[in-house]
Amino acid sequence: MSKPETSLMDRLTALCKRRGFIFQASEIYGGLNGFWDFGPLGVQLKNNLRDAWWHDMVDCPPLGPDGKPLSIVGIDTSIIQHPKTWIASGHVAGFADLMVDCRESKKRYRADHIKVYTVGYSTPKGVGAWSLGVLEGDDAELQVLKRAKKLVQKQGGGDVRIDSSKPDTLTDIWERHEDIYGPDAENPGTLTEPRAFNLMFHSYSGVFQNEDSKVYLRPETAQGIFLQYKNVLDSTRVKPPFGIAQVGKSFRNEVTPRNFIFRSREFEQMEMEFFCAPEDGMMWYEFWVGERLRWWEAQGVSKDNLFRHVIADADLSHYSKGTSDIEYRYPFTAPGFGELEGVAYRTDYDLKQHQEHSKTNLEYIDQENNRRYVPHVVEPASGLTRGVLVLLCEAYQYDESRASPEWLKLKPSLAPIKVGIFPLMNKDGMPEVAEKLYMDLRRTYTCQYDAKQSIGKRYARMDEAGTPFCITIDGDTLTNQTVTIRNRDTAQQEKVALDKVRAYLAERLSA
RNA sequence: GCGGGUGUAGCUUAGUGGUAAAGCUCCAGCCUUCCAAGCUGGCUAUGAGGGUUCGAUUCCCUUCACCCGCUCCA
Repeated sequence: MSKPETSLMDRLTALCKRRGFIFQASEIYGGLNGFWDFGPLGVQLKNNLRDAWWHDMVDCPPLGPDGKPLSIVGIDTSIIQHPKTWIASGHVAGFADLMVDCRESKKRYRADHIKVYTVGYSTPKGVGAWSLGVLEGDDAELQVLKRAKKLVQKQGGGDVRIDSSKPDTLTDIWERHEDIYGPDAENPGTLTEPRAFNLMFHSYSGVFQNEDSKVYLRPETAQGIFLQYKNVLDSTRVKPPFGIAQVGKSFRNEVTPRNFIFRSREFEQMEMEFFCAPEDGMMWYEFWVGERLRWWEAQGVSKDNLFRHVIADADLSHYSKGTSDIEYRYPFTAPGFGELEGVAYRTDYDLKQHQEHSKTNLEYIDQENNRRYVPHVVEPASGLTRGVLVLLCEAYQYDESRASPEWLKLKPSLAPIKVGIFPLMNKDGMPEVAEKLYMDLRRTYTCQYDAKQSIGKRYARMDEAGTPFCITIDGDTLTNQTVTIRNRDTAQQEKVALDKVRAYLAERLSA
């Protein structure tokens, strides 16, 4: 396997465009940062991955530790929910803060965390005052003096003293920004204007656009599940432990969309919230981490490229008692890993927040044990968009010895096209037989009929699409009723009787 | 958001202050008995906007997108 000059991601991106997996959104207008469209093959692949997840999560969930199937139901909630949802979840408050960037140190600060001290100095060259910005903290004054002394040294020595009895907050005295030193800057005036960095998209519901009608596009699908948890409980006869699963679009105003579809501003999530008794939280957390790792392997992702990243206690969100990221070795993170799915033990934080903000009791009444509690939640939240990227990265093969050096080794059940059907030649009755076979197989499998150009080109096209099997109707079909089935992975061909084709495919294409 | 880089056809590349070139892909037809074969023909490009100029793909400015590093990733 020789390696071409261009990077793997560049080649994969080019293949995705060439074959219709993924296009840049609004390409004819120059593109739009952070948005991508799925083409005909891409949407098939994405739907196949989504359906596999739904099947293994909702229709046929894994067995629990007791050997009995888990109880998980589906839901599909609105992208736009009551604005209070995001106040309760913490998404509004956490991102309302104004931020400033420092052009010199390249650091970003919360504007209200920068305290500005006025420091008078007297040196042989003269007297004056500096406005020194420093991050608020116990030793802020100490830091200010230290930096002032440094500045004085540069001017040949002298005295400094803090003039301000109380420091100003940067946001209050922003008009003086040209004189202000950033916390890590050696020159004044390097801070950018304070800006809000809310990661949520917003819009207005109704014709009047004002603060009262402001709504948000969900930054995660999870909250919709929490909001309907009680309705599901009351209408479905489920009881803890049970799960609610959802697949859908989410939106985040990412600061830096990057790496193809890895970090985009509109993306799709597959999330499941698993509700359980408080004392069982950690057990289910471990259960789901193992289960989800196993699942990704079952989709054809090699074990070596998957990694469980246990979030250190110090880095955990305030509401989480344990979080593990399931990471994948993407070409752009290699030899390191990047997130694919997060499994978080969120405790009862979300339900309690919504209980408080909505003033609705969200307790579960456990009549068997005569107690009531707000369930704890374990959340396996995975990126469907990222999943597609992982499948593509994992499937991409480069082999100079093949007629089509680039090909996709997708798991057959996930491949966008399952079977290519070709008449070897466009005459002698072959197209008629091929079309008949196509009309039969397409009822069961996603098939593509192709009679154009040489047989080699047709195989090559199917290789790039990741189609696992190609069936060719040849001269023998007309005399012996056999077809040639060509295997994508081995490029080997075998003769199969026409009436055995369905059985052949069924055996190899079942999940 | 900061810094650096890159933008010519679907892809890979050429070229020029004066009609934008080629190979592969793709499409049509012919041919063709299994891996991008051959023949003929065809479609398609200077990211966008502005400026300088008689004339800009080329020079200048702005903007957009993509790539790399930083930052961010609740």
